[in-house]
Amino acid sequence: MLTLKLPDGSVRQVAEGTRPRDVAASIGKRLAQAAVAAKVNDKIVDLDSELPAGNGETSFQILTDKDKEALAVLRHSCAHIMARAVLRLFPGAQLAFGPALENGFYYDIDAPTPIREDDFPRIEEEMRKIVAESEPFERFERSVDEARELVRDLGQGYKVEHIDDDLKQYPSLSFYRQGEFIDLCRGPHIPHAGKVGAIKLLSIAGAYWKNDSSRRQLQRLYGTAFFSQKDLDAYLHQIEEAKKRDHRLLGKQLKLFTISQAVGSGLILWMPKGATVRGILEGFIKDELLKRGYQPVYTPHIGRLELYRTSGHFPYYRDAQFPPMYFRPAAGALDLAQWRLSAGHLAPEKERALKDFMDQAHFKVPGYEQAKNDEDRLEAVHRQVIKLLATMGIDLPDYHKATTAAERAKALLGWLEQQEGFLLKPMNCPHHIQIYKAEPHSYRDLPVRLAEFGTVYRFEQTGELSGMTRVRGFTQDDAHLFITPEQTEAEVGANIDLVLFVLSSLGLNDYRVRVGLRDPKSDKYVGKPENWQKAEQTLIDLVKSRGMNYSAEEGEAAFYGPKIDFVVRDCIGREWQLGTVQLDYNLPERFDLEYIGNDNSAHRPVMIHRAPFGSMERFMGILIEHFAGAFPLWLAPEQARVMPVSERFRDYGEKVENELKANGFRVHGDYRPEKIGYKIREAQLEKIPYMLVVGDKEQSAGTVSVRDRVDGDLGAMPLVDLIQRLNEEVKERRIRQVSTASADLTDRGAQFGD
RNA sequence: GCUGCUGUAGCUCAGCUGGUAGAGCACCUCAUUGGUAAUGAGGAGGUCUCGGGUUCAAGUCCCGACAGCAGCUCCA
Repeated sequence: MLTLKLPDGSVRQVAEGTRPRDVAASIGKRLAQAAVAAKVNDKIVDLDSELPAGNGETSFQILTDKDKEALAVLRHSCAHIMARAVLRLFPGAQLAFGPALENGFYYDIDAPTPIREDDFPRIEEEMRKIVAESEPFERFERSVDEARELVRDLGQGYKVEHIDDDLKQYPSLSFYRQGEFIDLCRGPHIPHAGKVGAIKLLSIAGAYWKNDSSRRQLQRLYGTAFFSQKDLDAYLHQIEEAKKRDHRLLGKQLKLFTISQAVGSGLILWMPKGATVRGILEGFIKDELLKRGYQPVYTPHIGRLELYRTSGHFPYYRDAQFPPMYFRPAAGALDLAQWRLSAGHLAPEKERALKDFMDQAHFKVPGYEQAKNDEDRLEAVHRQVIKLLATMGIDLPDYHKATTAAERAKALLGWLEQQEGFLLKPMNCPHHIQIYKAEPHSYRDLPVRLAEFGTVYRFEQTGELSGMTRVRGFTQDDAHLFITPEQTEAEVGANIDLVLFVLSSLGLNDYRVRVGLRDPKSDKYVGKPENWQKAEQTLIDLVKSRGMNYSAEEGEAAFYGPKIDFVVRDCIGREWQLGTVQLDYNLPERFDLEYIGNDNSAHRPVMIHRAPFGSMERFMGILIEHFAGAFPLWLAPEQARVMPVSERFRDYGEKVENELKANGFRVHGDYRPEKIGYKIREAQLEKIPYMLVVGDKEQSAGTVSVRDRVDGDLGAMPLVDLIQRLNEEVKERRIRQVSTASADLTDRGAQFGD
């Protein structure tokens, strides 16, 4: 016998091997009808699965359409239904993975003729037919060999590959059959297709097989499903509402920022209103930093290449940077050729691009076309560079003395490395490090905390650019801390607290904390494993000791050290890293940083990189969506607008305006010959916190009629009262309105995978 | 970078199966001097993203570039 503990606390005895379906039936007919799946010891299972033998109590719950977990099961089943429909309409389509998402599902499909959005209506129609037939989902199991044979017979090559790659070690694999459709799948599933109330295909996009960009790209069909049409409609409505908060839309409407193609993609132009908000945010954090022992610094936007070779950024992130600036054209050409060709895997189109470039630069390379491989091509380039240098009166004796291709390359690259060249800075740290190095340090000086709003440039891939959240030029509220190893815990802790303070000051409470750890299987990380071990443990201990919810994620560390990231979602559910605190044992090593300890000998400091906002651009983008453009009073670019009911009261209006300005508020007057309703409508749409209506009554009483953006007409009050009210609201940085709903189409938190 | 979709006035969009462009809002002018989300009338504004091609004729069809959007990959 098995003892089941039900959600209401009651206990029930059933025989081993009983199915949840039977338990539901024994509880009540309506429950049995409503049942979608069951949760047994916190594991979600099919209604038809046999309850496991167990000692002690087994927690047991029937899931119905009221439960969120049941919706995930439904959506996973819908992924199957969609695949089945696609197979009917696109015979020969190959299936990859089809999980449920937080708000829907997808299936990765490789169809012989590509699926287009125009096909959605007939796919949906086919899905509705399948739903109407209400066929059951039936589970069965096979050994690995039988399973491989089965998926091969089904013509599903990706599934064969998946079994061979990842599933071989399991004793048996499960399948689900629904009518003619059979799919390798872990489950669980809804009992039959009739449970589906509403489905909708949403979009189609490319996705790589096993998330590997070197592998085949498949088509990912996104959809969503609900138990009822009403829920689907509500969800679609919510998406529409969320999209109205998009910072790209509001940024344009409220004249906060713009992007001009004349300047370039991914380069933000802050318009006066956006710049005002940014300036206030910068002032806010500057004050906070001074309180916390930071020292301001300023550093240039470019630095010598050598600096970034030393830091490792130039070689490591080569293809994500704006091209280096060399004084000698030959150096630029050699550099480009070297980089492209020595990467070793030059795709034909990239090689063509390289050739085009050299052609445009009138950089003809004899022998290049005839060369058989990259080494020969590189050598041909080197020969040409030597000739070019000779014409400029530059001679490289080492090159001519060299007897092998490798020696010649070395001589030339040696020359290249000596060439004066500059890089738009992709990071502020090397500059701050030079400030640290400008004077000797005693352990008594540490921590040294150098802060700068440092603008950096990174050449992000075109497909990544997005409004203010992913850009090619951005300003970090950056600082670098140089500390003794013993200070690590205290300083990282203080920075976590600073980030938390900043986020809470803005009412940004909907974030998650990610502790980025190295991926032990990867070789991209530098530094000693024992340093990593220690650093990772320190970070985890710190977030734990603060009782923060966090997820430790392997492979999310920076190449030089582990980090803590604060991640928020935008209005369509995409995640963005804002604040970050990163530990670094690498750069102090590379730049040979020192401090003198109390033993009078030199020691290596540890560095902390941190940016509570992340970047001003991304933070602003997220903030626009967070407030739906309605900034709280302390941040609002225009805090109040004076509007006389007619031109006759312009003088009094100006008096009010000037009085408020004298008290430090950002105020404008709307003295156009428009009706008051029109002025209010406009100010309301511009999300101005306070509208100050003045007319005859106000003028004679020395008051203003206050209309609040949130609460509407507050009636008349003396000007001094208004000033006091505004002062308080600003001083407390009061937040009265935020928007949190996000329409999430993209969550990666798959709960069930095939 | 990859896959797909999109690109018409400052903004939001219309423009049927090819026959040299249209609306609303915004803007400008004039009248109106008003009481809490749109006063009325008039006017100006476009190399239909750019470059090729097909055609007697291209905003419309084809090819390419660029840019934007969604997703994937990347993200110091």
